[in-house]
Amino acid sequence: MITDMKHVENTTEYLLEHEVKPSFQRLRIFDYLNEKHNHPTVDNIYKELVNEIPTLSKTTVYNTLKLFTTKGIAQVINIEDNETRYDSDTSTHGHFKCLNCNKIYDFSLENSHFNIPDLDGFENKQTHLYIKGICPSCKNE
Amino acid sequence: MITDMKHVENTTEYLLEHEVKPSFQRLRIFDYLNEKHNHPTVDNIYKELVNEIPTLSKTTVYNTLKLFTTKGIAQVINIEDNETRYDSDTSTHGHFKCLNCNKIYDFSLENSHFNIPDLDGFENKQTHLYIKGICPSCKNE
DNA sequence: GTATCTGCAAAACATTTGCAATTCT
DNA sequence: AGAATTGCAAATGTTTTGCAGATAC
Repeated sequence: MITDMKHVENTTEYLLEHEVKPSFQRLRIFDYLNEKHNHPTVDNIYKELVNEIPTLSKTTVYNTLKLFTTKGIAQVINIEDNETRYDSDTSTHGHFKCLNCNKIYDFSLENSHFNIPDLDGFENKQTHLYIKGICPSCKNE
Repeated sequence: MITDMKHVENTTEYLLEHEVKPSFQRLRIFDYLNEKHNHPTVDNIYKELVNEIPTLSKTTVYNTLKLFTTKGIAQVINIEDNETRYDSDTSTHGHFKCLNCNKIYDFSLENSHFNIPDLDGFENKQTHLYIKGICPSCKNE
């Protein structure tokens, strides 16, 4: 991984702080994002969690992720057009997708000189930087 | 508009140079992208062009855009997760979407200090920068 | 007991696929 | 005629919606 993850320690408190009632399903979905930070799709989350929550429905996963993004504790990643992915790290950071192994890496934007040119009068509320290419592991094969 | 568009003058020649046989439908679809450069969805293109080409099908629009992206004369814009948009300007440039009026603006990345940090060993093949916020027109209302 | 949350089933969209008809040379 | 292109209809996949039952306070 290129950069350190923001990691939430107490999920229940964190949800409450962001006006999200910590139901069992919501806690497990947030924990999944927070612990694996693997940028999963709805289907990834559902398939993994249905093992431990057999009654789970995809509708709940959709509802929960929409709630999380609305409350600002998750962000959408649109690095590929046929799959919506999610990230519980809501800080501004970049995503690198390897075109060979499809793995998604995070990287910090803090140390980069990231100046938006000629944006006078444009108010920047969200920055999404996606880079695609070949990762070091795949390069060395 | 924040930056100047790349504008193709002779569409037929341009398609031939990129190994795309210039059928009537392909010419009209490319011209639409090139003249309006309004980052349309498949549905936008279809609804507009079906007026002048009554037999046009969405399948053809899909086929054509896939061909264009494969041949490198159009690029996909994933600034929003529920809609795939297209741009005939394949140069690396940023996109700004106004959260109020939904208009998408282009901006140049050439004058910015755009240094990807800690990307040693990562080979950058495509850069996509999306910024969302409020545009000047909407701010002044 | 009332609000909220969950999850099923159906609906709504977006995109892809198979194939037959059309067009171009 | 032969090859490529187009377009219809059906299939697939993803996300949303309506509503009824379950859960929480």
